[in-house]
Parts: sequence; structure tokens; C-alpha cells
Amino acid sequence: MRIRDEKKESLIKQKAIEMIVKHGFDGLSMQKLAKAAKVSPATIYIYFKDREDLIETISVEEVNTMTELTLKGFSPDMPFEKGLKKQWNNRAAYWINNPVQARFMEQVRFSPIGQKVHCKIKQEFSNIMREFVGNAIRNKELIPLQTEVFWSVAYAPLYQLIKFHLDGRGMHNESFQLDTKTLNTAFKLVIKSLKP
Amino acid sequence: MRIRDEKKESLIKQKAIEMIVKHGFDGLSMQKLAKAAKVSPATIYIYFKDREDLIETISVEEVNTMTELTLKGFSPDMPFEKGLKKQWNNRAAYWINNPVQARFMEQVRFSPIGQKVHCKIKQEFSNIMREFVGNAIRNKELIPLQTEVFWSVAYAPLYQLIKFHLDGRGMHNESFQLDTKTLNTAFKLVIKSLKP
DNA sequence: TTTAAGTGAATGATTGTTCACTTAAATTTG
DNA sequence: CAAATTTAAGTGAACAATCATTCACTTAAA
Repeated sequence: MRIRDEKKESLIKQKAIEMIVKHGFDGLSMQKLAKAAKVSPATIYIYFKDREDLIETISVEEVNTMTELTLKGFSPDMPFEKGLKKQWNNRAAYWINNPVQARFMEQVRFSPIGQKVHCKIKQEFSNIMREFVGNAIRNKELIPLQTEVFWSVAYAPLYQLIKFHLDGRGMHNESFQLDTKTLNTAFKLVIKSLKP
Repeated sequence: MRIRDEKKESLIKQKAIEMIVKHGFDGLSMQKLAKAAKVSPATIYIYFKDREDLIETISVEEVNTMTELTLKGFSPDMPFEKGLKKQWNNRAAYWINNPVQARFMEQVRFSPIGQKVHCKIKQEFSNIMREFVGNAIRNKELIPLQTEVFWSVAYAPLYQLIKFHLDGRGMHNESFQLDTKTLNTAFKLVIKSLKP
């Protein structure tokens, strides 16, 4: 039996992400993708059921990879401020070091595909976050809040800063680059609002 | 000379938005759109140069409409907290009352088209915001901050809450609906972090 | 020899766009 | 006032190109 060339599969995935980031979902055609990955169109269908399955599989994989890295060195038992900072740093590092994947996930998240993908993501992350927030409130390091309010205040500013960074420009169209100092300034503001 | 049936134009636009929201940019084909709007495919090309122009035009229009409504009853001379609250309410009202347009803009914003659209949006809004923030800092109602940090802390939480609302579910997959009370809670947290 | 990986060419369907044409309203002419 | 003319709106059928997918076939490893 001939063995699978796993390099082919990952090259297909990588090229698919690149094409979507560059030209949107419109820009991903199976034949162009085959050409870019230097395989036959039929080869893609060995690894993926169809176009939809390809996009969905890649999306779920990318989200899970990011989630995993977000939790690196993090524990829900950490003191609130330290834990939140860890997550901010992990997220910022991942998005900034992987801008192509970042844009891909952004695009998936805010498209009809995002809904489908959402259901297939590991629930582990959600549970860990719930524990982290629960601990922080119990220890009176965090004011009691609805999960969604907490999430919005605690993380949305970070994602907006990263969005500015990825776009390469800020509010008034001047160029913008996210650095540690800016990140810390924003983080302190967030902590100020969340601490009792 | 035969006159333009403006109902046709707006129906084309509306159906285009609906199709994109439902099926993504992939789902917008000119022939399907023509069928949905009950016109000939050729008619669409009377109003728009090509598919790209169609999407771009609609995007710019929608963003400008939203921006206009965001500034309703707002003035950069307002006291900081009052002005920010006004904008939060205006934004929340628009996005919640126009969920289809909201999803459309979301999708545009986080796709390669977003970049092109960005350049063609009225600069008026950006200038008014700059004035508002400048005033607030001068009056010591707002701590001095980089524009992007201010924007991230002041508005990103609102948009995240709206996103939860549009998705219809929150962090842990329970159903979620944004109400005035939740909005106010989040707003107070934001104010707490931004006030000197 | 067996088995699955991998292929290039071909499938019919659908794509964005155009073109020769008809229709209707405004304007000019008688 | 009405008939003739002009002008642009609007059309359905058609275009080549491209689409996702398949199939008969070859290749390579167990």
C-alpha cells in the first residue's frame, strides 16, 4: 500500500489559507488551489470530502491550534491579574506572529461559515475560562459579572488593538504597530475596570 | 427618456446584502441576484460597473448610513460620559434594529474587501471623534491616551456584546440577548477605566 | 499481488458579462 | 394638442471562462 504524503495535505491547507486571506472565500477555487499546491484537483478530494469540508476542517484546526497556544503556561488557578495578562500576551503573540492565520480566522469568524465552525470547536477552553472567572470572583479579585460582559470588557480591547495592528493603520489612517508598551497601557485600563 | 426605477436599484442592493449575509460572498452570483430582485442580469450592470463595484458601493453606503445615525443627537462638545453614552446607545440601537445590515458590514469589515472600502468612507466621522476625544482630555474627563487605545477600550466591548447578541448566544453556548441593563453594566466598567 | 495514493482530462453546471433588442418616458416638431 | 423623435432603461438569450467534482488510469509501497 502506498503511504500518504502528509506534506501534500499540509501544503494544500496552507495554500488554501493564503488564497482565502488574499482574495476572500470567492478567491478559493479548487482548481487554482490544486495548481498552487502542485497537486491534481482530484488529490484534494482524497483528503477532503468537498470544498465545504476543506474550509471547515481548516477552520476548526486553526482555531484549536490558537486556543491551545492561548492556554500555554496558563492555569485557571492563577491570580486573576497574572492569569489575564498571560492570556493577553499569549493571544497577542500568536496573532502577531501568525498574521496569515490570524486574518484567516477573522474572516471565518465573521462569515456564515463561522457559525458552523463554532459548534465543532473543543469545549475545553470554554470550561477553563469559566473556572478562571469563577475563581477570580470567589477570591474577590474580579467584580461579579455576566460572562459576556466580562469577556467583552476583558478581551475585546485586545482584539481591537490586534485588528489595528494587522490592518497596519489606526483610527485616523496613520500607520499603527502594536508594541508591548501600548499593550500594557490597554491592559492596565482593563484591569482597572474589572477589579473590585 | 425613460426614467430609472429607483425601487429596482434599492431592491438589487437589498437582495445582494441578504444573499451575502445568508451564504457569504461565495453565495452572491449576479444571475441569482437578478432572479432574486426580479430583473434581468443585464439590468444590474446599468446600476453597477461590475460585481466588485456592486459590493463596494453597497458597503460604502451602508457604512455611511450607520455612521450618520451614530452621530444623531451627538456633538463633540458634549461632556465625555454623556457623549460616549449617546454613541453607545446609537450604535447599539442601529445594530440591533438592523441585524442584516449589521452582519453584512461585519462580513465586509473582516474580508479583503474591507481594506478597499475603508479608503472610500467619509472622513467626517474620524474628525468629529478626534475633536470629541481632544475635548474630553483637555477637560480632564478622560485620561490622555493613544487614539487606538482609547478606541479599543471605549468601543470594542460594545461591539463584542453586539456580536454575542447577533449570534444569539454567549460564551458558553447559552442563548444571549443584549438588553439595556447589560449594556449599562458594561458601559459603567468602560467609564471607570477611562476616567482620570 | 494488493491496496490506496495520486493523476490529467473531462464532466455538466454555473460563473460574470455582453449584445442585439424592446419599451417607456421626455422632448421636439407640426 | 398630438404625433414623431430621441434617449436611456430594461430585457432574455448567449458568450467564453471557470467552477466543483469525477473517473479511468498510473504509481508506489506494503
